[in-house]
Amino acid sequence: MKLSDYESQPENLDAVFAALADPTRRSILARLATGEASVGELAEPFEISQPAISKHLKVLERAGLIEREIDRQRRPARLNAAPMQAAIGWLEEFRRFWSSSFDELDGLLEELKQAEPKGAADE
Amino acid sequence: MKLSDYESQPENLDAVFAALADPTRRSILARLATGEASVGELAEPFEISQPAISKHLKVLERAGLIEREIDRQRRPARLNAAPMQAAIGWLEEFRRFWSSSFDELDGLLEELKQAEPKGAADE
DNA sequence: CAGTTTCATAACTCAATGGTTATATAAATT
DNA sequence: AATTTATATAACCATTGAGTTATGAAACTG
Repeated sequence: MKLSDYESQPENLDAVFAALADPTRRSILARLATGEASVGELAEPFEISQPAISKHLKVLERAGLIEREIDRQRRPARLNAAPMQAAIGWLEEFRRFWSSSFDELDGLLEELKQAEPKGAADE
Repeated sequence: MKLSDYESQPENLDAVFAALADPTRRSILARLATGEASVGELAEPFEISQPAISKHLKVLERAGLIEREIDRQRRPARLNAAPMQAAIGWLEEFRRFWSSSFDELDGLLEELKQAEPKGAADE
């Protein structure tokens, strides 16, 4: 799979990365990784309002990262991994694509900055 | 490293994920993975204006994903992998943390990490 | 039935994004 | 010196994002 192939679902990739770009949402996802939780349970650790949490859940849902259920008057959220796969896939592919300098990154960058003023990395 | 540890640099993680949430910027990064490029070269494949590209580069620079150089009147951009590692780290840690439901994804990642039939990279 | 719990939705504010065009700056070219 | 090239910056516009408070709708409880 090529990098450009991941762009064949750009909207989903956009939505997933955008969803991950917020610390509250990442925290919610981490919480959901331990099991499904109601809106109230998800809101509890934060100081923001319940509607704000509901909005975050909508963002996560639109990205496909969670699914909502109905349990009486509760609307618990459950994690869905599939869309995360797109993000991981893109990043892993990117890393492989740029393999030459990715692994020993820090060391190489230091070398580049000091030993080689003009960035001829791996061409 | 735990998931919560990645939240110790939330701003950077925020900026990196946000930077990756735009297809133009992902495309720019893919282009830069093949080597540094000037603003004009980066703008060429797109139909948007040059200032728009400069703005995207600023976003990428703020996220630490690129560095700018000065070569006469050109300001070529060069990839910087370090912040991307933070994003990969968070996602991989998340995957590990939620390993039980990530089995299918593990398979996909193995695929990705292994065979590369065609040497062709990307746009 | 009346009240409470759980959650969603609406309406609003404020800041940030992503785009534009127009202009400025600095180096290269003629 | 004048012009062209490469890029940045400013000013503006429309849209989105993240938050708020207020209110509504179900479902549960007494």
